[in-house]
Amino acid sequence: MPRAQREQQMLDAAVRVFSRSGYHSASMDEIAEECAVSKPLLYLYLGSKEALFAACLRREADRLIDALARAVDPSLAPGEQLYRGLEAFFAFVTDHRESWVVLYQQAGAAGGPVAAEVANVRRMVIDAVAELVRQSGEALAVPGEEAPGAAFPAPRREGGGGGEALPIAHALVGAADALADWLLQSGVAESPEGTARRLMTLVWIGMDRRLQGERFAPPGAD
Amino acid sequence: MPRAQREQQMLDAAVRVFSRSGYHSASMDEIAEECAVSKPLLYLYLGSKEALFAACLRREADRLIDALARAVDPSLAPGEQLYRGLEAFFAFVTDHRESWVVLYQQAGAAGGPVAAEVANVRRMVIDAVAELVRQSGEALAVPGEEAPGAAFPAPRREGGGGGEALPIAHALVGAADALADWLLQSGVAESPEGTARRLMTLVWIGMDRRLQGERFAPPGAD
Amino acid sequence: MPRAQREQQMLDAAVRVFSRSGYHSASMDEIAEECAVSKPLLYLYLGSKEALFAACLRREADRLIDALARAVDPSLAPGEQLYRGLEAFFAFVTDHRESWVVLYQQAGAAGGPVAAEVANVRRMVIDAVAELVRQSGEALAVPGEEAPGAAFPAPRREGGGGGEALPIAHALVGAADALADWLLQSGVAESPEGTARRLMTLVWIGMDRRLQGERFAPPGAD
Amino acid sequence: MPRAQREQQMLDAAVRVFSRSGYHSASMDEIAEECAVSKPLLYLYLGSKEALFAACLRREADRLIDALARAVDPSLAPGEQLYRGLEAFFAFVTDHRESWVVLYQQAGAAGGPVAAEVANVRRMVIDAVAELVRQSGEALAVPGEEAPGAAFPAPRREGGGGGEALPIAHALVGAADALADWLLQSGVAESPEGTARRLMTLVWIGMDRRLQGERFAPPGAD
DNA sequence: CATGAATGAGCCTTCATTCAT
DNA sequence: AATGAATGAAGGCTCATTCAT
Repeated sequence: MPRAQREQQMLDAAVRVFSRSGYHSASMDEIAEECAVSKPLLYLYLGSKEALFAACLRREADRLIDALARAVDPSLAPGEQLYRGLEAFFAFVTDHRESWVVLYQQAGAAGGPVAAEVANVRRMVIDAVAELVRQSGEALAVPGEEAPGAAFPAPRREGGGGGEALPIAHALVGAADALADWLLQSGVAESPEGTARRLMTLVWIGMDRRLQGERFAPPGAD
Repeated sequence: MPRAQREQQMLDAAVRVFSRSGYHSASMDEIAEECAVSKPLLYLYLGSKEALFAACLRREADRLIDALARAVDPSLAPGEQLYRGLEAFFAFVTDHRESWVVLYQQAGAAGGPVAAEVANVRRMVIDAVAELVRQSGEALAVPGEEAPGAAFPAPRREGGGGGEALPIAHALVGAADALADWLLQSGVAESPEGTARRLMTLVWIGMDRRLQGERFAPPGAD
Repeated sequence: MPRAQREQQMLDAAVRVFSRSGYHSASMDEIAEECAVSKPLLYLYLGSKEALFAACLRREADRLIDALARAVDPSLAPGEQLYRGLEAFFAFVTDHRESWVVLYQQAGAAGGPVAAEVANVRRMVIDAVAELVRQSGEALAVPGEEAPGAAFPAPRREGGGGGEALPIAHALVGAADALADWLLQSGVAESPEGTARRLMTLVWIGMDRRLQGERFAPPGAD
Repeated sequence: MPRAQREQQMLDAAVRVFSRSGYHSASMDEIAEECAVSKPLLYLYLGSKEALFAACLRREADRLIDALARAVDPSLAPGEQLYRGLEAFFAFVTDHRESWVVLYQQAGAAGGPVAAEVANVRRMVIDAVAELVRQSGEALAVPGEEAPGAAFPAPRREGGGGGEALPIAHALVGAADALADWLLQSGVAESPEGTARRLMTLVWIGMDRRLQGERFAPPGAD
């Protein structure tokens, strides 16, 4: 069997085992047995347990990013891009439960460099979402109420402050993650479109109105 | 030294070590050394590594729940309760980084029963939030537009469906978690009130308008 | 059993096994079994296979150096010091075969730092011998024939050249090593005094005459 | 490429790797890569790691013995034969560092049969030297002082005793080995002739005078 | 002739855990 | 109450070695 194909099988088995047992509890013996291959071959091809895990994460992250990229047409309005992205995300999570478990729950368990790489992927997604949020701000803004450009100013990463789009993106992605968990763990069989629309309804309208100047004011601050 | 006090010291040390090294990488030797106690005593008082970790999680979860309970006055309006709860949550995360890291990032690393317990705590919080969301629905609802009671119907856990309040609660809690991570890891020094207001602005208005019948509609579904 | 005593037992067993099987072929299981102790204790006390081997080498080297130091009275004439040293050396080799095998045959098998340390011990011995050789030169020299001080000039390590005493010391120590091997492997039961006298007869007289100006001249150079 | 040539290339590569990494640390992968050949071919031609090492040792030992044999003219006087042999030896060591390292330093690391073979080669050299020493005894002996034939009686191997020539040969060879190491490791750039003369001066005169009846007598034995 | 693919076996190391005092 | 001493069990990793082509 050619090497490339074997490697894919190994990654398949590893994702399965890692998602089932967790990174630390999974043993290389277990993974080797899962893909019906001897341990030395596993090491020859993938290098080490950490490298194997990293390879899994990279492949699954690429798949997720691919799915998102295929779903999001940059020529669409920002709001629709967000919606399509969420839809693709919930579909991915539903169709690749194991990938998602590995990416989301086990990624933090690995040591330094690997965790950093996963964090990096997440940051890229969040930055992309933040950019959409910023553009949405311009699109939604009603001239005269607030200056469009200043609606959700572009994040200024290094400055520490970072505009309003970035925390919104974090919140949006976090909410999506939580809904994904909810979908998977509560056995609710909701369509990806339904969940995406649900989340968009919650935040999109809020963003819209917020641009009109509405704010939540705690009663005490009245 | 009385046993109760010793146990607290052990838990303190364990939380420190678990949050620093992660559940699996932390060794009982490390923890015993951190609290300047011999390993047999650690085992005598806490039973096992898993039990020790469970005890840590329980104590920190109790602290968090306490903080939330103290902040939320049930006699207030649901919206304000949500706001106060978020404020208390962000304050807790800021003031007890280590507790939060253990509760949020390391909890998933532990095996079965412990993870189940953490999931249970999280579900309790989410249920409470869901109840507030449901009450908010009643409060916000404008008679005549939609039947108040049906706005965010109470979750019917066992039934699998669960109403609309539950996913909203999941999203809200997930968003709060993500913002907490953002606060801690990006070094942004935002006040708990600020972050709480930010999040409330995003979802509260959305909830309000949604009750008026507004929905997000993807352009293609026009 | 107190730790110090156990450690000595472990070193005893390790020296036995290392001398029997060689550094690489010896397994930690074998050593643990030899001293009737579990492997974790071996690691707890000695750290690693390499560290264990290093500890063996250090202890045996110290013993050898002690034996030499006890035998050599610095107030004696250089020639007698050499003789006493050789005598003590051959006695040590005969009485501690295993120590000698580990020090002489296996020391080169270990990796970098350990081998360097052994080489260092050997260099110290050789330097001491070289100093005796140099002093012997002064003692043996007959005034008028050659300038005493120049007989075997002190080694000038850094200079690269290094005088004549240093190579003589190397040759002497190498000859002693080879005779030690001969004693041990050929089963000859010669007394340490006999072997020492044998070697002294060979080189001492040669050194003496050489100081008188005699040289070996290859016939062709006539 | 004909098999014989390939085998030589393999041995070249193996000697290089063995001298660089040591017998145990060297891996067959490393050697296969060094001679740009696949591992199965290595095994097909040389059999096993141990056999490969043995083949290396045999070839390098043959080269050394060849060099010695070419240098030593049996028709010369024994003393000159010794001198020429030493000269050839130091030249060989200087010109074939890797061969020497493998023969001298790594040979002891290999297990049973291989080590025995190396010991055998060494014994042959020592026996030849012993024979020269014995003949030298006859040549040097001054009739009337000691019976020539008894000066350094021929070794009687099986008897265990072995005469006086044998230990002298061991000492001489050991001294030569040590000087070789000294040359290689201290970076002294001495000519092979110089080192050979140095060693001959040390022992030849000693042997001469010893035959006259001189002995080293420890002062205490007076 | 030559090799990519594959493995059985074993070693070093560590960790949670427990006696005996 | 508290601990120094000790271990069973298991995991990551590597190596010499061999088919099937």
